[in-house]
Amino acid sequence: MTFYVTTPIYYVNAQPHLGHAYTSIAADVIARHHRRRGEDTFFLTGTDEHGEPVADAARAQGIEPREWADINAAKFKALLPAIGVEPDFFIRTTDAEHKRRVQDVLQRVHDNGHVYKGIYEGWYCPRCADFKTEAEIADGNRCPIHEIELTREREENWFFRLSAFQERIERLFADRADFVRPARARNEAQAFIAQGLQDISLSRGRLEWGVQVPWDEGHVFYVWFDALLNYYTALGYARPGEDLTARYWPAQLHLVGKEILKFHTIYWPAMLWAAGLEIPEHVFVHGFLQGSDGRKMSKSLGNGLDPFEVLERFGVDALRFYLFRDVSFGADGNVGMDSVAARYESELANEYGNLVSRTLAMIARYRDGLLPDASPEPELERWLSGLAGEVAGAFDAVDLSGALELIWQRVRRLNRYVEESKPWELAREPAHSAALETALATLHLGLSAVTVELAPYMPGTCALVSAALQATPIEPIPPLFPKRDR
RNA sequence: GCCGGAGUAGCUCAGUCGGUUAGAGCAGGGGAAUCAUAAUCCCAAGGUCGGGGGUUCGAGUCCCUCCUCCGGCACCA
Repeated sequence: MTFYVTTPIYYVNAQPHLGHAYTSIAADVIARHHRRRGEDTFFLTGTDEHGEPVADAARAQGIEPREWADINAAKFKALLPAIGVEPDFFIRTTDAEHKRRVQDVLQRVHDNGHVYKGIYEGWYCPRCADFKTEAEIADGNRCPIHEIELTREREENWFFRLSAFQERIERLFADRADFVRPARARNEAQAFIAQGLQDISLSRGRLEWGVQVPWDEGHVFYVWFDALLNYYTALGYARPGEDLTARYWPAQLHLVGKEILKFHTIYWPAMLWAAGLEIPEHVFVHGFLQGSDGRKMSKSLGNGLDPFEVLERFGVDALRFYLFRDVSFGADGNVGMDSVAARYESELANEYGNLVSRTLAMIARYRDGLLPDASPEPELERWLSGLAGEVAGAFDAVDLSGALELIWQRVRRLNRYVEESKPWELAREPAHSAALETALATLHLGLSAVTVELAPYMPGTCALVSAALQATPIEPIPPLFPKRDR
């Protein structure tokens, strides 16, 4: 069984920020979970480097676009180890291997008759550097985004016959209810489809920074077509001398933010069909992390959360945990340093960290670090053994927050169990030796079960705990989540 | 402007098909315990479900409307 998961590729003009880290960590958690389930897993991320904004930014710096892309792609790549993200490959759309494969695939789209040359004449917004359809034009012949007056322009373009896929896309959404998740994202896509799909521009005539159109060398492909294809092209050259396409395509899961829903749920399947390729199984649309005031993070509002500050104060595992614990994955949610600190202290230090401490300490103290050969408490054992299956179910629904909640129910239950069984009282009476051993065995089992499921979120911490639980003799370890200044 | 989503306790969130008294966690209040990073556990308290109107025997849930926030509308997660 194979599992192929992707993040969007990040546009190199931006500086890496929390949003990029969020999606990358989510994909990494998912990849680690599936790998642990024994699936043959491939995890792809990378950078999107073509298009006019990159060319413009490079020109402003007085350097070549490629140089500008190199500088910025390196920043995105450098972010990954800092946030514990280990992809199997990092694609750059400026890779020669990618460009060649984009040309191959789109040549097939062309040869299959899904492309035509048209003169595009329409209303053009110089600020968007693009044309507007009739439906998009605001009152007074203005750009709905920039609110400036549009000008009449003509451009010769290659077009993709998206309109021809109207019915097939409608059928896709009807037949596969979970193609796009969560449901509200699917509804949004369907509402867009119902308005009627229009052909879209496939090339740019006046731009050089892109992948050349093989049948018309004066054009480059519109950057989205080049970018989307990364999910497919990467498999062809991620491992030198080996083509992984047959092994991993189609992808099981594309993770995307809600602002690029249309490209992934409508344009992308149509393009793949046009090329005669299979479409991905699922697209999961996550929400946005907002400032602690519930508004979009912005420098001017000063309501942002700096991932590097979280890393510095609380560590990488705390960041990874926090993002899926405090914000329900798939919905928008508010984040802030105060809530990071609160989660860190109450859940990581006090609940999980302390459970580890007290469990290791009691086994060391009452049984000289040797795990008693006793059966765990039966009812609790049954509930604990159900965890793996429940968590797997949540992951199959891409419910990273739900899985974490299932795990946390066990963490809380185990702390409660310590209070109920009172090992320190049992230890005073030799007659209660069997009961003590049952309690210690139950705690060991429970903590092991929880730690295994938690490992995709907090790989470093959980490796330490697993090692401590398997050591002979078992002995206390330093605090995993030491208290910090608030 | 048009399309889509969201608004539930001080905070972060659940809430299935319209059905009994709207549920958790955190913070704040009270108590117990001592294995543990003073970490834990128990109890109580905390609500005009954004505002207004409507449908219904019955609305957090369905409909209308207004307010606020988020995203899209050809390239920032």
